[in-house]
Amino acid sequence: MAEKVPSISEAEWEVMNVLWGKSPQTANDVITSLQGQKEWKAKTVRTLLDRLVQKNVVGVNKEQRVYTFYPLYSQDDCQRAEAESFIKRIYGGTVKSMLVQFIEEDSLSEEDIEELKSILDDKPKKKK
Amino acid sequence: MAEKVPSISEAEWEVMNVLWGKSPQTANDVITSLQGQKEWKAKTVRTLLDRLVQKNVVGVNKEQRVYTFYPLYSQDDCQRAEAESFIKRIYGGTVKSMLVQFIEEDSLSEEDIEELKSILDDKPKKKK
DNA sequence: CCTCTTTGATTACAACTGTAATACAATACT
DNA sequence: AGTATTGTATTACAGTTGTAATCAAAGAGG
Repeated sequence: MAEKVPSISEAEWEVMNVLWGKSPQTANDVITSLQGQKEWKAKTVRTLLDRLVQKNVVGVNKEQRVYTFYPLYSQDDCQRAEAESFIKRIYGGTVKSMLVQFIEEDSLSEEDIEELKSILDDKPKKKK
Repeated sequence: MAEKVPSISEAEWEVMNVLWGKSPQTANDVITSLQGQKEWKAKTVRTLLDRLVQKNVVGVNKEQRVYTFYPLYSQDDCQRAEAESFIKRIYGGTVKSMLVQFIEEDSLSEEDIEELKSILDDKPKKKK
C-alpha cells in the first residue's frame, strides 16, 4: 500500500484537502470551496489543479465538457508520507520526540488527553 | 518567546541540526559532520550556511580568520514553528488527529507508549 | 618572496512554487 | 447568427531551493 506519493506543495495541499472532502469535483467547485478560505484568484487554483494532475496526484475526467478532478491517493497515505519526511527532518526521525513536544505543549484539551490515553491503552497488544 | 522564525528549507534543516548539536562551528566542521550522512559537496554546504546567515537563522563570528557559525534560534522554537504550520496544512490544524495517526501506527515501542502515558497522566493540571 | 591551499564572496542555473494573465475554443444568451 | 461568458490551454515571471562552480583574498610552505 501507499506507493511513492509525489511531493505536494503547501498551496497544493489546500486543493487536495478540498478534493478529499468530496470528489470528483469540477475546477469551479474547488475554486468555490476555497473562496473566503484563501485569497486565491480562480486562475491560481486552476494552475494548482493542473500541476497536481501533471504530478499525477490528481486525476481528470474529460468525458464531459467540463472536466472533473479527483485524488489519486488517499489522504491518509499522503499524510503519512508527508509526516514521515517531516519527522525525519525535524525530529531526527523519532516519532516519540515529536509526540512528547506536542503533548507537553498546551495544544490539547482535557478530552483530547483522555482520548489519547484510551487509544494508548488499547495499543499495547501489537504484533512484531 | 519564539518570535517569528524565518522559514528553513529541507536541506537547511540538516545544517541546522548539526549546529544545534554543537556550536559555534566552522564551515568545515559542519561539512565534516555531514560527510557520509549527505552526499553534498563542500561548496553546497557552504551555500546553505550562507543562506541561513542571510535569513538570519544563523549568526557568524568573523573575529577570526576562519568564521564560526551558530544558531540564532533554539531547536525547540524552530521545531514548534515548523510543526505548527505542518499540522495546519496536513492535519487541518488539529494536533490530536495527527497524534492519533502516529499512535495508531506501529512506530512506537512498548516503552514509548508507557512513557507517553505517564506524560499524559502528568498533564491534566494545566492553567487556562 | 613566490606559489599552493584554504576560506570566503560572488555567480550560475534549472526545477519547483506562488500567483496569475493571456489566448483560444466551445457554449449560452439575445 | 453574433456576442458575451465560461472553461481549458498556454505562457509569465519572480522568489526559493538544490546543487554547485568560479573568482578573489589571505595564509602556509618552501
